[in-house]
Amino acid sequence: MAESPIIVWFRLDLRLADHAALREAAKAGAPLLPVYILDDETPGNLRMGGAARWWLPGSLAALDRDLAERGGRLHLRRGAAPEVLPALLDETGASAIYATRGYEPWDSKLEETVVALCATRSAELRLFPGRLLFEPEAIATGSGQPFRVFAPFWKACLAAPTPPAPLPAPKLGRFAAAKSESLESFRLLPAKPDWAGGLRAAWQPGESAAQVRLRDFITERLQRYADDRGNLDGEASSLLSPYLQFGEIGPNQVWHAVTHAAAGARGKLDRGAFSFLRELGWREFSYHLLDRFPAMTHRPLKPEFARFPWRDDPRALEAWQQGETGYPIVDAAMRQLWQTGWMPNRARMIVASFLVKHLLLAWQAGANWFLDTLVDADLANNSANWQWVAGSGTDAAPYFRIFNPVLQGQKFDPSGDYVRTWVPELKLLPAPAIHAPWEAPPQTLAEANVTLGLTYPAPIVEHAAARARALEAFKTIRAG
DNA sequence: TTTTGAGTTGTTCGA
DNA sequence: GTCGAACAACTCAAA
Repeated sequence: MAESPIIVWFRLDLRLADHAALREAAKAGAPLLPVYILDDETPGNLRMGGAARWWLPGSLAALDRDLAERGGRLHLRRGAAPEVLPALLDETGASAIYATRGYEPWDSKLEETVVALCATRSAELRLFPGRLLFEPEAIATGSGQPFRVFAPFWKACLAAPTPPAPLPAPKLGRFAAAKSESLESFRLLPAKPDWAGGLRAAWQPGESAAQVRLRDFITERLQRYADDRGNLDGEASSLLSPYLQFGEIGPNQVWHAVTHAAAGARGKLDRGAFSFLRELGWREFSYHLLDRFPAMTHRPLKPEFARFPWRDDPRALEAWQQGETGYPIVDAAMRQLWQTGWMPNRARMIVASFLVKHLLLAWQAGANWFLDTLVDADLANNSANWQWVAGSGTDAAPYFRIFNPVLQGQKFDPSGDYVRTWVPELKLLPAPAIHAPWEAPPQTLAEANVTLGLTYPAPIVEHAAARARALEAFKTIRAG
């Protein structure tokens, strides 16, 4: 009689190293059955966006290869997890499901359902941490409440027990086998039209690629991170966000690699490492908030924002999405997003501020676009950061902080090369003119083959007027 | 309970 | 050209 296998249910943890569920399953000694379920069907479960659906098959293929090297394979199934998992238990006689805990709003109910379904089959679901440095319930204020302000939250994290040292990939001995669907049958990749060329050129999904990125970042850019991270050329970024989102690298691995590399005298971190870990802290904070306030994905955390007079303007939204606003820095960023599925943090702030404050369009519209177009689309980060920009978060940007897209361009893309890369119709414009072509002398425009309104849009809104309009709008929701 | 200090990332205006 | 103040109070977290 065949021995009961253990199902290792891979979710947003597509790696072998530092994977507590996999390690514990391996330790248990039973044959392992690694499974990934493409779940577009569990009610309330947000469907993965387009760019993430491009990333996913590369990641699954990489995991499958890594398992194959150890004699196993990744089994693929499609459907609602609460239906697929019990079917798998019945099919294979598995005694347990081991998985990494999820933190999206639907996960706790999903996990409870699976626990109950397991119980009726004398099996168990065992959940392990792995996606966060600190479990949401481990960090609380003195009175046991969730933090709503980042600084004290992060202070509490740093005072908490250090995240556990990452575990190497476990030795995997025996595997069980079951039917698997093919990756192609998931139909995740765009076919007609194939818009993913830019993504293919920019990214290589998978655990080993994530490790290469991490090493490269630590040796080349970590030290300068505090000073360079605002630069729009992307040269300062770690580029780890999609790998973190899919769990191809775990935050504990990043934390320990960074602290190890950067520990100076008496273990004090240098500025670069400190400021980078703080960014991981923002990711933690977003999950902390989402765990307590699951409605923040669509509803403002500050209730008065429910009556904010957002405009309804589909054409303006489309201009923003397509990178046709007439503000070069905004358009460059939006086109980079469309082509590569990613943009640097500074660019995200600029375009988000523009959508919310210059166009007065609801942050949810921007958040939805980001979820669909970012390869690193992360529900917690996305919701928290859009609310931060809109001013509807608890610890949000003040309403009068309205980015001037021209000044932001001049400050963070002084050479204009970022704009030239992504808005090629402006590439002949010299640096002083490139962030505000409508102010350039006619001769300069003519020499650069730029005709506003023809080869490149005239600004969709005028900055000073838009700014005044935003301040007025924000006034209406203040104090009653 | 009350008080106190502090809070990611900016811009504009006027001296 | 540079620099400080205004923008607007409010809420959070801890003492």
